[in-house]
Amino acid sequence: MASLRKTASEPRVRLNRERVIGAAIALADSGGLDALTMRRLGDDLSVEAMSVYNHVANKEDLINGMADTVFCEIELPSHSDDWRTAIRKRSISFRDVLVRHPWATTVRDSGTNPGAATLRHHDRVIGTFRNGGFSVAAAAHAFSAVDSYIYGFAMQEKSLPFTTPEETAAMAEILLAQLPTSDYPYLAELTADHVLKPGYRYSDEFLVGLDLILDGLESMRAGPS
Amino acid sequence: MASLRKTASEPRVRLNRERVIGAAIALADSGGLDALTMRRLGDDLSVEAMSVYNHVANKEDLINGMADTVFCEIELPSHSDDWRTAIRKRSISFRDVLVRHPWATTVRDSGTNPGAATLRHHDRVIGTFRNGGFSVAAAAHAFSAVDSYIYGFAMQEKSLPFTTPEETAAMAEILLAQLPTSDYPYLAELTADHVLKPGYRYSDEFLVGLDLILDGLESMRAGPS
DNA sequence: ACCTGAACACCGTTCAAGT
DNA sequence: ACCTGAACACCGTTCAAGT
Repeated sequence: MASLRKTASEPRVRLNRERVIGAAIALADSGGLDALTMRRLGDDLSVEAMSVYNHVANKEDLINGMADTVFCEIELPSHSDDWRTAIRKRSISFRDVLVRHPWATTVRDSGTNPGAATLRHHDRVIGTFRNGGFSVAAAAHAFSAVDSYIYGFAMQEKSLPFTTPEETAAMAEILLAQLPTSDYPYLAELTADHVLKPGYRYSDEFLVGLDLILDGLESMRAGPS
Repeated sequence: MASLRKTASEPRVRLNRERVIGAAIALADSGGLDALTMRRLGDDLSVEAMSVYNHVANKEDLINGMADTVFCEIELPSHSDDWRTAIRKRSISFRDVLVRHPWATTVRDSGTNPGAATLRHHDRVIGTFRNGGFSVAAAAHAFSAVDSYIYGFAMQEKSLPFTTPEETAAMAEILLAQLPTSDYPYLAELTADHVLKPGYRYSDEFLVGLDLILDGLESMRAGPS
Protein backbone atom coordinates (compact mmCIF):
# COMPACT_ATOMS: atom_id res chain seq x y z
CA MET A 1 0.00 0.00 0.00
CA ALA A 2 2.77 2.41 0.89
CA SER A 3 4.37 1.64 -2.44
CA LEU A 4 1.38 2.89 -4.40
CA ARG A 5 1.76 6.47 -5.49
CA LYS A 6 -1.33 8.56 -4.88
CA THR A 7 -1.97 9.46 -8.50
CA ALA A 8 -0.45 8.23 -11.73
CA SER A 9 0.36 11.80 -12.66
CA GLU A 10 2.61 12.34 -9.64
CA PRO A 11 5.85 13.60 -11.15
CA ARG A 12 8.25 11.03 -9.62
CA VAL A 13 11.44 13.04 -9.09
CA ARG A 14 14.61 11.22 -10.02
CA LEU A 15 16.75 10.21 -7.09
CA ASN A 16 20.26 11.61 -6.78
CA ARG A 17 23.00 11.92 -4.19
CA GLU A 18 21.91 15.37 -3.11
CA ARG A 19 18.32 14.32 -2.46
CA VAL A 20 19.49 11.23 -0.58
CA ILE A 21 21.79 13.26 1.66
CA GLY A 22 19.13 15.91 2.24
CA ALA A 23 16.56 13.36 3.34
CA ALA A 24 19.13 11.67 5.55
CA ILE A 25 19.94 14.97 7.27
CA ALA A 26 16.25 15.65 7.86
CA LEU A 27 15.84 12.19 9.36
CA ALA A 28 18.85 12.55 11.66
CA ASP A 29 17.81 16.07 12.68
CA SER A 30 14.43 14.93 13.90
CA GLY A 31 15.25 11.54 15.38
CA GLY A 32 18.99 11.40 15.92
CA LEU A 33 21.49 9.19 14.17
CA ASP A 34 19.71 6.10 15.49
CA ALA A 35 16.63 7.01 13.49
CA LEU A 36 18.69 7.10 10.32
CA THR A 37 18.09 3.71 8.78
CA MET A 38 18.56 2.77 5.15
CA ARG A 39 15.07 1.31 5.09
CA ARG A 40 13.49 4.36 6.72
CA LEU A 41 15.47 6.63 4.42
CA GLY A 42 14.11 4.74 1.43
CA ASP A 43 10.59 5.19 2.79
CA ASP A 44 11.06 8.96 3.08
CA LEU A 45 12.27 9.02 -0.52
CA SER A 46 9.37 6.81 -1.69
CA VAL A 47 11.79 4.22 -2.89
CA GLU A 48 13.01 0.82 -1.78
CA ALA A 49 15.87 0.95 0.72
CA MET A 50 18.21 -0.73 -1.72
CA SER A 51 17.85 2.00 -4.31
CA VAL A 52 19.75 4.32 -2.02
CA TYR A 53 22.87 2.29 -2.71
CA ASN A 54 22.86 3.56 -6.28
CA HIS A 55 23.81 7.00 -5.00
CA VAL A 56 25.82 6.26 -1.91
CA ALA A 57 28.51 3.63 -1.41
CA ASN A 58 27.33 2.64 2.06
CA LYS A 59 26.13 4.15 5.30
CA GLU A 60 29.54 5.55 6.20
CA ASP A 61 29.77 7.33 2.86
CA LEU A 62 26.28 8.69 3.44
CA ILE A 63 27.18 10.08 6.85
CA ASN A 64 30.38 11.65 5.51
CA GLY A 65 28.32 13.35 2.84
CA MET A 66 25.89 14.59 5.45
CA ALA A 67 28.73 16.03 7.52
CA ASP A 68 30.24 17.85 4.56
CA THR A 69 26.85 19.26 3.57
CA VAL A 70 26.26 20.53 7.07
CA PHE A 71 29.70 22.12 7.12
CA CYS A 72 28.57 24.32 4.24
CA GLU A 73 26.01 25.90 6.54
CA ILE A 74 28.73 27.39 8.73
CA GLU A 75 29.36 31.04 7.94
CA LEU A 76 32.92 31.44 6.65
CA PRO A 77 35.04 33.99 8.50
CA SER A 78 34.72 37.29 6.69
CA HIS A 79 37.76 38.86 5.06
CA SER A 80 36.62 42.35 5.94
CA ASP A 81 36.39 41.79 9.70
CA ASP A 82 39.39 41.80 12.01
CA TRP A 83 40.46 38.31 13.08
CA ARG A 84 38.63 38.38 16.37
CA THR A 85 35.31 39.53 14.98
CA ALA A 86 35.58 37.11 12.08
CA ILE A 87 36.38 34.12 14.28
CA ARG A 88 33.76 35.08 16.81
CA LYS A 89 31.04 35.25 14.17
CA ARG A 90 31.97 31.98 12.55
CA SER A 91 32.22 30.30 15.98
CA ILE A 92 28.70 31.41 16.83
CA SER A 93 27.54 30.21 13.43
CA PHE A 94 29.33 26.91 13.98
CA ARG A 95 27.55 26.32 17.26
CA ASP A 96 24.21 27.28 15.70
CA VAL A 97 24.75 24.64 13.04
CA LEU A 98 25.59 22.03 15.67
CA VAL A 99 22.43 22.95 17.57
CA ARG A 100 20.39 22.49 14.40
CA HIS A 101 22.12 19.18 13.63
CA PRO A 102 23.02 17.67 17.00
CA TRP A 103 24.04 14.35 15.45
CA ALA A 104 26.90 16.21 13.72
CA THR A 105 28.74 16.72 17.03
CA THR A 106 29.70 13.06 17.12
CA VAL A 107 30.48 12.69 13.43
CA ARG A 108 33.97 13.49 12.27
CA ASP A 109 34.20 14.23 8.60
CA SER A 110 37.78 15.36 9.00
CA GLY A 111 38.81 11.80 9.80
CA THR A 112 40.30 10.18 6.75
CA ASN A 113 39.20 12.12 3.68
CA PRO A 114 37.44 15.37 4.52
CA GLY A 115 35.05 16.80 1.97
CA ALA A 116 35.68 19.93 -0.04
CA ALA A 117 33.49 22.13 2.16
CA THR A 118 35.40 21.04 5.25
CA LEU A 119 38.79 21.74 3.67
CA ARG A 120 37.74 25.16 2.40
CA HIS A 121 36.36 26.09 5.77
CA HIS A 122 39.49 25.05 7.63
CA ASP A 123 41.66 26.91 5.16
CA ARG A 124 39.72 30.10 5.68
CA VAL A 125 39.87 29.84 9.47
CA ILE A 126 43.62 29.30 9.48
CA GLY A 127 44.00 32.12 6.95
CA THR A 128 42.06 34.45 9.21
CA PHE A 129 44.47 33.83 12.06
CA ARG A 130 47.52 34.16 9.81
CA ASN A 131 46.32 37.46 8.35
CA GLY A 132 45.47 38.61 11.86
CA GLY A 133 49.13 38.37 12.80
CA PHE A 134 49.36 34.87 14.25
CA SER A 135 52.47 32.83 13.56
CA VAL A 136 51.94 29.44 11.95
CA ALA A 137 52.34 27.72 15.32
CA ALA A 138 50.03 30.21 17.04
CA ALA A 139 47.42 29.73 14.33
CA ALA A 140 47.56 25.98 14.95
CA HIS A 141 47.10 26.54 18.68
CA ALA A 142 44.22 28.92 18.09
CA PHE A 143 42.45 26.63 15.66
CA SER A 144 42.72 23.68 18.00
CA ALA A 145 41.57 25.58 21.08
CA VAL A 146 38.59 27.26 19.48
CA ASP A 147 37.25 24.23 17.66
CA SER A 148 37.76 21.92 20.61
CA TYR A 149 35.76 24.31 22.73
CA ILE A 150 32.94 24.60 20.19
CA TYR A 151 32.62 20.84 19.70
CA GLY A 152 32.78 20.14 23.40
CA PHE A 153 30.27 22.82 24.28
CA ALA A 154 27.84 21.57 21.66
CA MET A 155 28.17 18.05 23.01
CA GLN A 156 27.49 19.10 26.59
CA GLU A 157 24.57 21.20 25.44
CA LYS A 158 23.13 18.34 23.44
CA SER A 159 23.24 16.01 26.42
CA LEU A 160 21.22 18.33 28.63
CA PRO A 161 17.65 17.10 29.01
CA PHE A 162 16.29 20.66 28.95
CA THR A 163 16.54 23.81 26.85
CA THR A 164 14.11 26.55 27.83
CA PRO A 165 14.53 28.38 31.16
CA GLU A 166 11.25 26.87 32.34
CA GLU A 167 12.33 23.30 31.60
CA THR A 168 15.70 24.01 33.19
CA ALA A 169 14.12 25.34 36.36
CA ALA A 170 11.73 22.39 36.59
CA MET A 171 14.60 19.95 36.08
CA ALA A 172 16.77 21.74 38.62
CA GLU A 173 13.99 21.65 41.23
CA ILE A 174 13.66 17.90 40.80
CA LEU A 175 17.41 17.37 40.90
CA LEU A 176 17.76 19.48 44.01
CA ALA A 177 14.88 17.69 45.73
CA GLN A 178 16.30 14.21 45.19
CA LEU A 179 19.97 15.13 45.62
CA PRO A 180 21.58 14.27 48.98
CA THR A 181 22.66 17.89 49.35
CA SER A 182 24.98 17.18 52.25
CA ASP A 183 26.97 14.82 50.02
CA TYR A 184 27.19 17.32 47.19
CA PRO A 185 27.18 20.76 48.83
CA TYR A 186 28.77 22.66 45.93
CA LEU A 187 26.56 21.08 43.33
CA ALA A 188 23.58 21.98 45.47
CA GLU A 189 24.78 25.56 45.88
CA LEU A 190 25.35 25.95 42.16
CA THR A 191 21.92 24.59 41.38
CA ALA A 192 20.11 26.67 43.97
CA ASP A 193 21.97 29.96 43.58
CA HIS A 194 22.80 29.93 39.89
CA VAL A 195 20.76 27.50 37.78
CA LEU A 196 17.50 28.32 39.53
CA LYS A 197 17.94 32.07 39.05
CA PRO A 198 15.25 33.40 36.72
CA GLY A 199 16.28 33.47 33.09
CA TYR A 200 19.19 31.07 33.49
CA ARG A 201 20.06 29.32 30.23
CA TYR A 202 23.03 27.02 29.85
CA SER A 203 23.46 28.17 26.27
CA ASP A 204 24.45 31.63 27.59
CA GLU A 205 27.67 30.05 28.82
CA PHE A 206 28.82 29.64 25.26
CA LEU A 207 29.89 33.25 24.71
CA VAL A 208 31.49 33.50 28.13
CA GLY A 209 33.87 30.68 27.38
CA LEU A 210 34.39 31.74 23.78
CA ASP A 211 35.35 35.30 24.72
CA LEU A 212 37.65 33.98 27.41
CA ILE A 213 39.48 31.93 24.79
CA LEU A 214 39.57 34.81 22.30
CA ASP A 215 41.08 37.07 25.00
CA GLY A 216 43.76 34.48 25.58
CA LEU A 217 44.46 34.19 21.87
CA GLU A 218 44.85 37.97 21.62
CA SER A 219 47.57 37.84 24.30
CA MET A 220 49.24 34.93 22.52
CA ARG A 221 49.20 36.84 19.25
CA ALA A 222 50.68 39.98 20.77
CA GLY A 223 53.16 38.25 23.06
CA PRO A 224 56.04 35.89 22.28
CA SER A 225 55.45 32.78 20.19
CA MET B 1 31.83 -25.99 21.14
CA ALA B 2 32.34 -22.50 22.49
CA SER B 3 29.94 -23.27 25.28
CA LEU B 4 32.07 -26.12 26.61
CA ARG B 5 34.36 -25.03 29.38
CA LYS B 6 37.89 -26.33 28.99
CA THR B 7 37.95 -28.41 32.14
CA ALA B 8 35.24 -29.45 34.55
CA SER B 9 37.28 -28.00 37.40
CA GLU B 10 37.23 -24.49 35.93
CA PRO B 11 35.90 -22.37 38.77
CA ARG B 12 32.98 -20.68 36.92
CA VAL B 13 32.87 -17.24 38.51
CA ARG B 14 29.43 -15.95 39.24
CA LEU B 15 28.28 -13.16 36.99
CA ASN B 16 27.51 -9.76 38.51
CA ARG B 17 27.00 -6.19 37.36
CA GLU B 18 30.60 -5.23 38.01
CA ARG B 19 31.98 -8.06 35.86
CA VAL B 20 29.48 -7.30 33.10
CA ILE B 21 30.44 -3.61 33.03
CA GLY B 22 34.14 -4.43 33.17
CA ALA B 23 33.92 -6.76 30.19
CA ALA B 24 31.82 -4.23 28.29
CA ILE B 25 34.44 -1.52 28.86
CA ALA B 26 37.20 -3.83 27.65
CA LEU B 27 35.17 -4.61 24.54
CA ALA B 28 34.46 -0.95 23.77
CA ASP B 29 38.07 0.04 24.48
CA SER B 30 39.42 -2.35 21.90
CA GLY B 31 36.78 -2.15 19.20
CA GLY B 32 34.73 0.96 19.81
CA LEU B 33 31.11 1.19 20.81
CA ASP B 34 30.09 -0.63 17.62
CA ALA B 35 31.94 -3.72 18.77
CA LEU B 36 29.91 -3.76 21.98
CA THR B 37 27.16 -6.23 21.29
CA MET B 38 25.11 -8.08 23.83
CA ARG B 39 25.93 -11.35 22.09
CA ARG B 40 29.65 -10.63 21.91
CA LEU B 41 29.63 -9.48 25.52
CA GLY B 42 28.03 -12.75 26.53
CA ASP B 43 30.74 -14.63 24.64
CA ASP B 44 33.49 -12.75 26.48
CA LEU B 45 31.82 -13.64 29.75
CA SER B 46 31.37 -17.31 28.69
CA VAL B 47 27.65 -16.98 29.03
CA GLU B 48 24.66 -16.69 26.74
CA ALA B 49 23.91 -13.13 25.67
CA MET B 50 20.58 -13.18 27.43
CA SER B 51 22.14 -13.83 30.84
CA VAL B 52 23.56 -10.33 30.76
CA TYR B 53 20.03 -9.01 31.20
CA ASN B 54 19.98 -10.40 34.71
CA HIS B 55 22.50 -7.76 35.73
CA VAL B 56 21.70 -4.88 33.48
CA ALA B 57 18.31 -3.47 32.50
CA ASN B 58 19.21 -2.94 28.85
CA LYS B 59 22.01 -1.64 26.69
CA GLU B 60 21.46 1.96 27.71
CA ASP B 61 21.71 1.06 31.37
CA LEU B 62 24.89 -0.85 30.58
CA ILE B 63 26.48 2.11 28.83
CA ASN B 64 25.52 4.46 31.66
CA GLY B 65 27.19 2.07 34.07
CA MET B 66 30.29 2.01 31.89
CA ALA B 67 30.42 5.81 31.84
CA ASP B 68 30.11 6.08 35.59
CA THR B 69 32.81 3.47 36.12
CA VAL B 70 35.16 5.27 33.78
CA PHE B 71 34.49 8.55 35.61
CA CYS B 72 35.98 6.94 38.71
CA GLU B 73 39.31 6.72 36.93
CA ILE B 74 39.59 10.50 36.77
CA GLU B 75 41.83 11.90 39.48
CA LEU B 76 39.76 14.09 41.77
CA PRO B 77 41.11 17.64 42.25
CA SER B 78 43.31 17.64 45.32
CA HIS B 79 42.33 19.68 48.37
CA SER B 80 45.94 20.53 49.13
CA ASP B 81 46.72 22.11 45.76
CA ASP B 82 45.74 25.65 44.81
CA TRP B 83 42.77 25.77 42.46
CA ARG B 84 44.83 26.09 39.31
CA THR B 85 47.16 23.20 40.04
CA ALA B 86 44.27 21.04 41.18
CA ILE B 87 42.15 21.73 38.10
CA ARG B 88 45.13 21.35 35.79
CA LYS B 89 45.99 17.94 37.21
CA ARG B 90 42.45 16.66 37.06
CA SER B 91 42.04 18.02 33.51
CA ILE B 92 45.11 16.13 32.36
CA SER B 93 43.82 13.04 34.11
CA PHE B 94 40.42 13.52 32.49
CA ARG B 95 41.93 13.64 29.04
CA ASP B 96 44.08 10.58 29.79
CA VAL B 97 40.94 8.68 30.70
CA LEU B 98 39.23 9.74 27.49
CA VAL B 99 42.27 8.63 25.50
CA ARG B 100 42.13 5.23 27.20
CA HIS B 101 38.37 4.99 26.60
CA PRO B 102 37.67 6.90 23.38
CA TRP B 103 34.08 5.68 23.21
CA ALA B 104 33.42 7.67 26.41
CA THR B 105 33.75 10.99 24.58
CA THR B 106 30.41 10.46 22.87
CA VAL B 107 28.61 9.01 25.88
CA ARG B 108 26.93 11.40 28.26
CA ASP B 109 26.30 9.92 31.66
CA SER B 110 25.27 13.32 32.95
CA GLY B 111 22.17 13.25 30.79
CA THR B 112 19.19 12.23 32.87
CA ASN B 113 20.40 10.50 35.99
CA PRO B 114 24.15 10.74 36.48
CA GLY B 115 25.86 8.08 38.55
CA ALA B 116 27.32 8.64 42.00
CA ALA B 117 30.89 8.87 40.72
CA THR B 118 29.91 11.56 38.23
CA LEU B 119 28.08 13.61 40.87
CA ARG B 120 30.93 13.37 43.35
CA HIS B 121 33.43 14.39 40.73
CA HIS B 122 31.42 17.41 39.62
CA ASP B 123 30.92 18.49 43.21
CA ARG B 124 34.63 18.39 43.90
CA VAL B 125 35.47 20.38 40.76
CA ILE B 126 32.96 23.09 41.59
CA GLY B 127 34.16 23.09 45.19
CA THR B 128 37.74 23.60 44.02
CA PHE B 129 36.74 26.73 42.12
CA ARG B 130 34.65 28.04 45.01
CA ASN B 131 37.43 27.54 47.52
CA GLY B 132 39.84 29.12 45.07
CA GLY B 133 37.88 32.35 45.29
CA PHE B 134 35.46 32.01 42.36
CA SER B 135 31.94 33.33 42.78
CA VAL B 136 29.13 30.86 42.14
CA ALA B 137 28.59 32.30 38.67
CA ALA B 138 32.32 32.31 37.89
CA ALA B 139 32.59 28.70 39.05
CA ALA B 140 29.80 27.80 36.64
CA HIS B 141 31.59 29.58 33.81
CA ALA B 142 34.87 27.90 34.67
CA PHE B 143 33.35 24.45 34.90
CA SER B 144 31.63 24.82 31.56
CA ALA B 145 34.66 26.22 29.75
CA VAL B 146 37.16 23.66 31.02
CA ASP B 147 35.01 20.60 30.50
CA SER B 148 33.80 21.69 27.09
CA TYR B 149 37.40 22.11 26.05
CA ILE B 150 38.46 18.72 27.39
CA TYR B 151 35.58 16.87 25.73
CA GLY B 152 36.04 18.66 22.45
CA PHE B 153 39.78 18.13 22.41
CA ALA B 154 39.40 14.44 23.14
CA MET B 155 36.88 14.14 20.31
CA GLN B 156 39.12 15.84 17.79
CA GLU B 157 42.05 13.74 18.94
CA LYS B 158 40.06 10.54 18.62
CA SER B 159 39.06 11.35 15.06
CA LEU B 160 42.64 11.78 13.89
CA PRO B 161 43.80 8.76 11.92
CA PHE B 162 47.31 8.99 13.40
CA THR B 163 48.96 9.22 16.80
CA THR B 164 52.74 8.82 16.72
CA PRO B 165 54.91 11.54 15.12
CA GLU B 166 55.93 9.05 12.41
CA GLU B 167 52.33 8.23 11.47
CA THR B 168 51.46 11.92 11.57
CA ALA B 169 54.32 12.83 9.26
CA ALA B 170 53.45 10.03 6.83
CA MET B 171 49.81 11.11 6.82
CA ALA B 172 50.72 14.77 6.35
CA GLU B 173 52.97 13.92 3.38
CA ILE B 174 50.13 12.09 1.69
CA LEU B 175 47.66 14.86 2.45
CA LEU B 176 50.03 17.51 1.15
CA ALA B 177 50.75 15.54 -2.00
CA GLN B 178 47.11 15.09 -2.97
CA LEU B 179 45.91 18.49 -1.73
CA PRO B 180 45.33 21.17 -4.39
CA THR B 181 47.66 23.51 -2.49
CA SER B 182 46.66 26.55 -4.50
CA ASP B 183 43.05 26.09 -3.36
CA TYR B 184 44.03 25.68 0.27
CA PRO B 185 47.20 27.77 0.76
CA TYR B 186 46.92 28.18 4.53
CA LEU B 187 46.14 24.52 5.14
CA ALA B 188 49.16 23.67 3.00
CA GLU B 189 51.36 26.10 4.90
CA LEU B 190 50.24 24.75 8.25
CA THR B 191 50.87 21.18 7.15
CA ALA B 192 54.28 21.90 5.61
CA ASP B 193 55.67 24.31 8.20
CA HIS B 194 54.09 23.01 11.39
CA VAL B 195 52.72 19.48 11.20
CA LEU B 196 55.70 18.15 9.26
CA LYS B 197 58.21 19.60 11.73
CA PRO B 198 60.05 16.77 13.50
CA GLY B 199 58.44 15.71 16.75
CA TYR B 200 55.08 17.29 16.04
CA ARG B 201 52.28 15.65 17.99
CA TYR B 202 48.73 16.93 17.97
CA SER B 203 48.32 15.83 21.57
CA ASP B 204 50.83 18.51 22.60
CA GLU B 205 48.17 21.09 21.74
CA PHE B 206 46.16 19.98 24.74
CA LEU B 207 48.20 21.80 27.37
CA VAL B 208 48.52 24.93 25.25
CA GLY B 209 44.76 25.37 25.07
CA LEU B 210 44.23 24.27 28.67
CA ASP B 211 46.73 26.79 30.05
CA LEU B 212 45.23 29.50 27.89
CA ILE B 213 41.84 28.81 29.46
CA LEU B 214 43.29 28.62 32.99
CA ASP B 215 44.99 31.99 32.46
CA GLY B 216 41.65 33.45 31.42
CA LEU B 217 39.94 31.96 34.46
CA GLU B 218 42.56 33.47 36.74
CA SER B 219 41.75 36.93 35.34
CA MET B 220 38.03 36.25 35.73
CA ARG B 221 38.55 35.20 39.33
CA ALA B 222 40.60 38.26 40.19
CA GLY B 223 38.57 40.74 38.16
CA PRO B 224 34.90 41.71 38.41
CA SER B 225 32.24 39.00 38.30
C1' DA C 1 21.35 3.29 -15.74
C1' DC C 2 18.51 2.80 -12.13
C1' DC C 3 15.20 0.23 -9.26
C1' DT C 4 13.37 -4.08 -6.99
C1' DG C 5 12.65 -8.30 -4.12
C1' DA C 6 14.52 -11.99 -1.81
C1' DA C 7 18.11 -13.36 0.95
C1' DC C 8 22.12 -13.40 4.47
C1' DA C 9 24.27 -12.47 8.60
C1' DC C 10 23.69 -9.87 12.02
C1' DC C 11 21.28 -6.76 15.95
C1' DG C 12 18.41 -5.77 20.93
C1' DT C 13 15.05 -7.70 23.57
C1' DT C 14 11.04 -10.85 25.32
C1' DC C 15 9.53 -14.89 27.25
C1' DA C 16 8.62 -19.48 28.58
C1' DA C 17 11.31 -23.04 30.20
C1' DG C 18 14.88 -25.05 32.76
C1' DT C 19 18.23 -25.53 37.19
C1' DA D 1 17.80 -16.48 41.73
C1' DC D 2 20.06 -17.03 37.76
C1' DC D 3 20.76 -19.06 33.12
C1' DT D 4 19.12 -20.85 28.52
C1' DG D 5 17.06 -21.46 23.83
C1' DA D 6 13.85 -20.14 20.61
C1' DA D 7 11.59 -16.43 18.76
C1' DC D 8 10.35 -11.52 17.10
C1' DA D 9 11.10 -7.37 14.91
C1' DC D 10 14.48 -5.10 13.33
C1' DC D 11 19.36 -3.82 11.06
C1' DG D 12 23.22 -3.10 6.72
C1' DT D 13 24.38 -5.04 2.61
C1' DT D 14 24.69 -8.40 -1.61
C1' DC D 15 22.98 -10.03 -5.69
C1' DA D 16 20.29 -11.70 -9.41
C1' DA D 17 16.51 -10.05 -11.73
C1' DG D 18 13.71 -6.73 -13.77
C1' DT D 19 12.76 -2.02 -16.56
